[in-house]
Amino acid sequence: MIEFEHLFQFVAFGMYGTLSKTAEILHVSQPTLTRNMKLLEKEFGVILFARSKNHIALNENGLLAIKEARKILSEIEVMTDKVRQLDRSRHTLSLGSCAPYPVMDFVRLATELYPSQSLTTELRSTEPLLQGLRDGRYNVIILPFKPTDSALIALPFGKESLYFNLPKGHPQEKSSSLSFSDLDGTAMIVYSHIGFWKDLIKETMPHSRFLLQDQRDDFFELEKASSLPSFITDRVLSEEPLKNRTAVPIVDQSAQIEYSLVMTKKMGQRYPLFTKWLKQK
Amino acid sequence: MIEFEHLFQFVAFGMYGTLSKTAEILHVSQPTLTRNMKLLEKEFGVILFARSKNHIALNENGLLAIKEARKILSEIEVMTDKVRQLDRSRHTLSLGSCAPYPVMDFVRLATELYPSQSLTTELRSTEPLLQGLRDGRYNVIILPFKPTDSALIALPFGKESLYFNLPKGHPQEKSSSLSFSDLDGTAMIVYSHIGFWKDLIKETMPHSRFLLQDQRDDFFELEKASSLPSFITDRVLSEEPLKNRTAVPIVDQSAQIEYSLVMTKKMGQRYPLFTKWLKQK
DNA sequence: TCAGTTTACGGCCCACGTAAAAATC
DNA sequence: GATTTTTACGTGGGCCGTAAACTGA
Repeated sequence: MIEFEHLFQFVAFGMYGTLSKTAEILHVSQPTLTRNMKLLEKEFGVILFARSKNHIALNENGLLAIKEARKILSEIEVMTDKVRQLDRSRHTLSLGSCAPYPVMDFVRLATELYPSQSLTTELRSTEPLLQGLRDGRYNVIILPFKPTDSALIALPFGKESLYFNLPKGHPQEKSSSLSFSDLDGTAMIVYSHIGFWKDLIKETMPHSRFLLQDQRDDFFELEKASSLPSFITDRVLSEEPLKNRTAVPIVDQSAQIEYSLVMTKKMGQRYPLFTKWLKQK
Repeated sequence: MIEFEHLFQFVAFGMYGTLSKTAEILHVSQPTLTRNMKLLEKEFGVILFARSKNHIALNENGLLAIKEARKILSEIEVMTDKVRQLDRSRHTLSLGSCAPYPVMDFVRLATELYPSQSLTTELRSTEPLLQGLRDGRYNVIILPFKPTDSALIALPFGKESLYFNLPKGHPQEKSSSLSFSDLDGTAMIVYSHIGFWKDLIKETMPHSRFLLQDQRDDFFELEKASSLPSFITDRVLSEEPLKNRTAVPIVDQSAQIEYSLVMTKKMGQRYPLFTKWLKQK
């Protein structure tokens, strides 16, 4: 029976041309290679080399064999990669979320319920999330609404409400509440990585310009220095104090988000604890 | 590095379901399989089995791995087959001939000049011979004429002349020579495996019916018993005496054959001794 | 109790490396 | 003499099988 080791050494010989060079590079002794190449010939049942007393080279058979052996070796690579990748995916819980705060909740929950699983998370808008759930890219997604598709499992996953975050001296600073339309048309500063919120405000405030800031720290600097209004949510407010700004709630219904943890029924079976835990709560 | 042996045992386990059954069939001990399957998991870097204390089965990874392993094993089969086939072709001299007698000459010559080569011979008519020479099916062919294609090497390879072989009491028995036309229209008995001769007589004696006989012995019996004329050539006449018949030479030019040994220039290089030997003769 | 898997252990084989020979440049 | 392949040979690791423990049906 053919030994992969021998095939590997054979292919290496094909690259380096002499047994001694090959032996050196593979960290085995020369005689070992001599022996193994002879064994390989036995395994093939065919002479693969043209030998003279102190020279050895591939013959016609050897040339074909080495071409084929290369194929086999690369296919073995492919095989192991596939299996390893499957294994990884089996141990990885892949979350797609529409917003950053539910991700944190989910991470906390998942590490508690499935501590042996790895976790990957991505922030996407709702369309690619649903698509990704269907094609297996995500095991679980978090949406800012309850999907109607009855083939999916949807569990309530917390609420979040949007506020205007107004700088000192802003005309509406003292308002107890505002509507999107009240500030529609005003330029605002916005942190980029807020998931579906960006889609929401673009839709509800079509006349405003949004100055997007990619870098988290830069955004906070800007928020401190600028006199432009920004956004904030109750989730943020509950965790850290406001710096030099006033948060005014937005009354519109669309600013009151109820998140859903969504997965396929198949995933519901694979990860039953989510359903169990979220229902008893 | 993955061991071919382990893959093989793994696939076998996939067929037989239990390690003990597999061990029995592969003629190794159970513990050996336990060990080797664990080694295989190490080689993959992935758990392939779902184990309980006295039961073992493939897990999801294992199912994929076994599918892929099967592929690899069959590709190794393909690889070795290819190489072996190439090797065989390298040691085989394949002759296509238009007639049986030159084959004997060629066999004598080839075994003398290239004693280590295997030899395969086929009898075909000229068209498939030329086609087969081009596509590599034959290394060498023998034609009843000298081909015009200058890309081919053609060497004189002996002569053979056709005779009528007339039964006792046949009207033309005493003729010193005849032409095809003299007997055209007569029914004749013909041995099937005479290569291009069959084409020749059908063409030159379009009005005759030829009773073909497949079996060599049956043909000779028939020739002895029948009163129908048959054919014979000088090559046969020189080797064995006539039985109860008279051979009358056919004067037509087309009955005087000069054979050519034909090969491509490439084959001329691979088998230089044919050219050398036939030219010096 | 039986069938199956795993662990423990001892012996043997063989595959490796060292050393040296042979050959070619 | 330098380089390369091959042969010879002794040794150690590892691989196998036997025996036994463990488990669940």
